[in-house]
Amino acid sequence: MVKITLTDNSVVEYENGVTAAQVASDISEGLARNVLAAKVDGETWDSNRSINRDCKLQLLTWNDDDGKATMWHSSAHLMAEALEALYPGTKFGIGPAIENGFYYDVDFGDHSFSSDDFKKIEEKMLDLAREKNDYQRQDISKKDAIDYFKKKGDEYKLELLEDLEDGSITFYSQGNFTDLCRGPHIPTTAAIKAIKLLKVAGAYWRGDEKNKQLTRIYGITFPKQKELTEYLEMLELAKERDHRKIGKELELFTFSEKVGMGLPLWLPRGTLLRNRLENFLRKAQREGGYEEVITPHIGHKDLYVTSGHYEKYGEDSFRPILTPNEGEEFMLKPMNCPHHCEIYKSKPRSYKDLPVRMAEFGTVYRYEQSGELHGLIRVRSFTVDDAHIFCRQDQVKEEFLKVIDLIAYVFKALDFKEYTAQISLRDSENKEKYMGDDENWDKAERAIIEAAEEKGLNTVVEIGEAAFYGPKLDFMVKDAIGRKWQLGTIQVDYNLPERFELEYKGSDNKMHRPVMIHRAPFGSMERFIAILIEHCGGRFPLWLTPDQIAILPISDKYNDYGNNVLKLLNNYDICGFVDERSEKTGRKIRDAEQKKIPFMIIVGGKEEDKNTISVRKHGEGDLGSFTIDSFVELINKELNNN
RNA sequence: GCCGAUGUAGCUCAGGGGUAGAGCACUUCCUUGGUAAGGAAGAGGUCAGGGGUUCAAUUCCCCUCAUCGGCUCCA
Repeated sequence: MVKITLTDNSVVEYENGVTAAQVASDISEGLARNVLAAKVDGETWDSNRSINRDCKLQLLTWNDDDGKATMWHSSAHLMAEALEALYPGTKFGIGPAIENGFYYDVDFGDHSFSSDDFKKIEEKMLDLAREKNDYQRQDISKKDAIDYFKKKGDEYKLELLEDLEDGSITFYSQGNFTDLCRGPHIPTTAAIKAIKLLKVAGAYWRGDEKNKQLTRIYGITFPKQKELTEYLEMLELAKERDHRKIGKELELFTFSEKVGMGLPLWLPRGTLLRNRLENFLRKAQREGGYEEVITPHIGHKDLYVTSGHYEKYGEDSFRPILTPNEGEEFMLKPMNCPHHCEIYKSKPRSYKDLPVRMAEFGTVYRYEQSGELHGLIRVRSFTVDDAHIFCRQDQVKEEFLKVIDLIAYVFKALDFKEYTAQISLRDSENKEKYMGDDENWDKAERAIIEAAEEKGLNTVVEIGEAAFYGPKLDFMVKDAIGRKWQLGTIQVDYNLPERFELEYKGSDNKMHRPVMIHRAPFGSMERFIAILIEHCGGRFPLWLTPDQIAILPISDKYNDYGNNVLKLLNNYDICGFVDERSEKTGRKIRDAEQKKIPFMIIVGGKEEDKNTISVRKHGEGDLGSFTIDSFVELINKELNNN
């Protein structure tokens, strides 16, 4: 007999060899139908695998992330079966489940594959799914496994087998397809009811550029057609929010082939938005004791040799610029920190001066390969809301607390409600990989963990994810449609102070090395604004919107009055424009609505006579008549809601 | 950089071996209006660039460039 503890902590007894499926059918028929897999003591299992020990059992359905992952993994196998049927001789790499669906890396040999082939494969997959074939697990010896794939001529699977231990190798089969696979899988292909292949891409075997490039086919499946339709609608929604589309529509930024790819040109409205964001942070930083500095866009190559960036990231920087006469080499700056280190060194520092918090909206240039550029998210020139805090080791925690506060403040102001903090520590097994002495690392890591705890952050700790120069804390935000983005970052650095020989005089009258903390709440202005655009779908918070109001005179006769109103509102820092076109009011309203302008102010004879304005709110409609003062009050109320 | 797709008017897109089309935007004129498109006329293109096949290429082929989706990388 085995004792099985269910998720509600009830314990049920079964014969040895019972399966999760049987347990489910004893609970309810409906549950039994929906079980895709099970978790046995935290490990995902096939629902039809025999249980021979006391354990905790969790039944997984489509409502569980692990249930979805299991189905998608099984879907990858189903796709492989379809591919093998349609393109005999296809060789298979790996085919895992991913966050939204699955992919399979395959080698079609000479066949060149494109998305035109999707339909055929989807249909084949549906046919195969309707066969209701079971996924069957089979233990196999390493030798037999090797023989199988030798016979099949699949060198990728053979390579994977090399790393596996005899005795722990399993095959999974469904229909006519057998694959090397750890599992688990859903019980039968019948659960897969809706199938969509999404994209095709090249992917290097084992992610290594030196290896052969395989064809990666992405897809997603659902137990109901309706869910697929909803998913596709969600993708459309995301497309509507694409910052490149909205950036064009709202005239925020543009790119020009002539200027160069990946080099954004900020249009007046985008510049307004960006300046508002920068000024918002400037103000918060001033209050937080930061001092702003400005450094040049190029720096001597030796600066980056000293910092180590040249050696480590030289390939990812633009080539040095030579001066014609002196033959000096300058680099477009890929980082602000070396410049800031030199500012630190510009005068002797005492322990009483620390921390020194040096901020700069510093534009940097990095050589990103052409294929990686993406709107404002991946560019070759971008501005970091950079700051470097030079402090004593005993101040690290305090500074972390302050930076966490600053970042939380920024996120709140921009309506990013959900975020988590990832703490990246070093791998204590491989200490030689890291710069800085043991004691300081321990202190810094403890300081970060404690700071995050004290601030009640929702944290994940990642061992071995620290940079070689220090531990870090990264903030991941969730946007309005559930996508996750890495934004702010705080990083401790023991490397640069050493390389630049930064010092301060301690209370003991001896020289000491400061600790450096890099931090950027936004990361880069470009990337952040892109994410912000997608987060709010172009409907920015009122305080950020380039045009907060559009003044719409009923006819040309009232343009003057409209302009007077604009001037009055400008006095209250309310910005916008007068739509002086000879268009009807309906038209002007429509255009202003489409530009997502928060408030429309309609002025005509009635308003001019009574010295009032008519206000219409974006997305809501007519708010009625206001005096300038009462409208300013309304705006202020809106602003304070944040 | 690599794999795949795409490139036609300022924008969104249709078309197709016989030198190009729509809607919106733009210009001019008419209209002077009250809460999501007033009307008319006009102007706009070396069909991304270069080469090839052809009597003829924007259309077919090759190369280059850019864009999009991925891979890889991310101080």
